[in-house]
Amino acid sequence: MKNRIKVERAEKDLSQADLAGRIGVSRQTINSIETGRYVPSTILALKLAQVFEKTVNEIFQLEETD
Amino acid sequence: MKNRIKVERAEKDLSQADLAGRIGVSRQTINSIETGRYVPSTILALKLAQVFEKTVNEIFQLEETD
DNA sequence: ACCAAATGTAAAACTTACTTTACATATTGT
DNA sequence: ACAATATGTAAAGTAAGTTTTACATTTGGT
Repeated sequence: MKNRIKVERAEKDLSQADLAGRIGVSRQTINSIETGRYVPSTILALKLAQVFEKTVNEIFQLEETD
Repeated sequence: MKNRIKVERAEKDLSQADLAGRIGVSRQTINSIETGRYVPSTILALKLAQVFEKTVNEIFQLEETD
């Protein structure tokens, strides 16, 4: 699964720590999702989408391997 | 988190087992998500949305407690 | 009423998300 | 060049998702 978190963060000028604080997770959680080390829960995806004012589908996309 | 899986399933006339088969998970996984026993991964949410031809946000919605 | 299919749960085992702590590297401003 | 902030990653621990097996209950058709 791909994601556009890094780009969305840049557009809102948020650091990983800022973003983590906003949605109540650790900075490492954001970093790990961003770098594809793990797949977030749907609750987390919805919260990220909420912060970025986008849909989950705009931020996360399936890949062949999923 | 609320979800509309039961309704979407009804609209497509799919049993829990049918749906499970389509996205490659067990029937219990579908049942557990549907009855709110647990929150699916974002990959699973995207696959469900794909089957229902809707966005993840149309199928899953945050609640206050999330 | 009977049978088949669908649904709700539950326990054990396994896998993966997430936290905390910690450190190393990179980037940016002055 | 220096200091501060941001990012990448790793290990250990805890919490949670998912599978498999199994059984009970409900629903629908005839």
